[in-house]
This record gives sequence, structure tokens and C-alpha cells, in this order.
Amino acid sequence: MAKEKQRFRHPAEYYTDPENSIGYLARIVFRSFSRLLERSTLEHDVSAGQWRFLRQLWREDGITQRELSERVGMREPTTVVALKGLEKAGFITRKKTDADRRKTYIYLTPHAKKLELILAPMNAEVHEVATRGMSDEEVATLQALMRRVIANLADETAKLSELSDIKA
Amino acid sequence: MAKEKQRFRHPAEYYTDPENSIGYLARIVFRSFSRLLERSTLEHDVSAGQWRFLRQLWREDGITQRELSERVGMREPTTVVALKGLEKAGFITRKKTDADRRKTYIYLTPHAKKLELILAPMNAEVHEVATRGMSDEEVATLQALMRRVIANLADETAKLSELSDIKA
DNA sequence: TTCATTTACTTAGAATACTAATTGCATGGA
DNA sequence: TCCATGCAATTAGTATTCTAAGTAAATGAA
Repeated sequence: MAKEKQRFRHPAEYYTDPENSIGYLARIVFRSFSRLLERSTLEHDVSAGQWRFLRQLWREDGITQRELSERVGMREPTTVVALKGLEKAGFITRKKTDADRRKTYIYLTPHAKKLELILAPMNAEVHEVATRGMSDEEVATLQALMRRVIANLADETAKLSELSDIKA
Repeated sequence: MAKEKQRFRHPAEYYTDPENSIGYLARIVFRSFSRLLERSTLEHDVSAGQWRFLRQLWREDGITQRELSERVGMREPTTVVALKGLEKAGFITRKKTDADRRKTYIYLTPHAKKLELILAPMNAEVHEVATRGMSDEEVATLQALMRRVIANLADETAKLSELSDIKA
């Protein structure tokens, strides 16, 4: 049992025991979080997907579609579809200018702006629930470790993309 | 600055700063992880979604569709669609028995069984990349904290479901 | 000036996941 | 025995997300 401390690094564990996989755990965290949040937001006709766009617009109103996509971490076709829904539901309006006629600027309607006071605390509540019984340090540790995982995966993805760019 | 240590528990931070939200971070971890894994598995015509079903079947061959759904954490209609794809691709076969003619048992084909040796280590590799530069202890901490978040959210969801059951 | 390239957005088509409703089968109490 | 109830799988319809390919507008180098 001298190697006991090594057990988390043994590859076999990751596929015989999915419950230990960071990817699997992150999926469950994300989905549980989203579903719980959606229980509240749906009462105001806002889905979890729409919530992510609204959250960004509460911070930065009047940005372009492309900027919004980047901030939210979605591809542009996704944003197109989401904005269609948000526009239809009366949460946003789109505006074009003559300065650059390709760009579309997104603005919140007064209704959507008011919703911030109701919806934004809902996320905070779910966050409180999710971190119940955890100390501030533990929460900070979790955030920091997840960010390191994200950075590691982004580095690797960038490295692999470079390689395939060279091949192409 | 006496309250500096409290900053992670202040609700306002969770919606003015999405980057700190556990839900947001988990989403990025999950998606980065899946995409990186898929880069490798797609070379063997296995998508990230299919991989999750195969992984479970490598552990437990011959279970029912319902059991498979539960283990993988998917709803049954999702499993139906996924299995259709897996069957068409020659990874699984379905069998019915007379004992209970409602049930469908899922079996891996010899081809899919062989793929375990190739595909399973790919997950381990991505896991290695994701946790690069982290000590075994840090990895274990991350896993434990995510599990606590999952347990917290599950508790709350169960509590809310009970409440709505009573109302109904 | 002109046209190749880049940028911003859109469309088309697919994969993955859900809820709600349906079908078919099994089972246990009246 | 029979039927209400419950279980297993499916179908139908929708939402969210993606990639690839397309359109229209702006830009910059020859």
C-alpha cells in the first residue's frame, strides 16, 4: 500500500469509476445548478439559456451581437437563435447604425431592466444553496481549482489547434 | 476592509461577476473537457454523448435501458435516441426476453468491447491534462468539493419537489 | 480604384437533451 | 378473474447548442 497516495492519478480509475472524473462531476454540477435556477426564473418566462444573455446585458447594455457572444461564451448562431427568442418575448431590441451597417447593437427593454432586481438575486440564492455548509475558504478553493482546470484545458486546446493549423 | 474575507458570500458578486459563479465555472469545465475528449474519440466515430453510454456499458454489459439511463444520468427518451445511434453504428445490440417483455437489454458488440482499450485511456489522458500541475491532494479536494455542491443541490431539489408534491 | 480579404451576422442542418403523452406489458387487490 | 395501477420503452414536440456554408458590408493593398 505504499502507492496509496497515487490512487487518484491511476488512469484505470477514470473509466471504471466515472464518479471520480472531473468532467463528469462538472456536468452534474452545471446541470443541477441550471435546473434549480430555472425553477425560479421560469416563473418570469426566462429560461436558463436566456438568463445567461440577460445577465451579461445587465452588466453591459448596447453591445454588439458578436461581443455578446464572446462574453457569454456562445457561438454566434446560438446567439442569433437566443436573441430571436428574447426579442419575441420583449426582453431586447436590436439597433443598427450607419457607422457600420454590419453591426447589430442589443439593448434591454425597460421590462428586462426591471427584471434584474428580481432575477439576479435568484442566482445568488442558488449559489448560496450550492455552497451551503462550506466555508468561504472552501468556496474560494473550489473556484480557484476549477479555474486552473479551465486554464489547463484551454492551453491544451490551443496547443492542439496550432498543430492542426500547421498541418492545414 | 474588515469585511474583506466575506467577499465570496456577497450576493451581488454572483451576478455582476459571472466568472465567480460555480454554475458558470462548472459549465466551462464540462464543455472544455468534453470537447477535448471528443477530438480523440471522433477518430473512432464515437461522439462525447455516445462515449458516456459506452463507458457505462464497459462496466456493466447487459443491463436494461432504464438502468442504463439512470447510471448515465440521462432521461429515457435521450437514451432511446442515443441507443438508436449506437445500434446503427454497430456498437450495441438490443435483446428482449420472455421473462418480462417490456424490458430491453443492451449488449456491446465485440467491436465496441475492443474499443474500450483505445477509448477509455483517452478520458484518462484528458483528465491528466485537466489536472496538470495539481497535486493529488488538490485533485481530491476538487472532487470532494464538487461532490458537496452536487449533494447540496440535490437536497434542495428534493426538498422543493416534496413541497410541490404536497401542493398537487 | 478595385478586388481579395476580413468582419458581422444569418441560414441550414445536425446532435443532444428535455417534458408530456402514448403504447404495451405486468401485477396485485377487490 | 378483472381492472386499476405501475413500469419500460417509445413517440412527438421543443430547446439549446454546435459546425459549415452563405450574404452583405467594410477595409486595405496593389
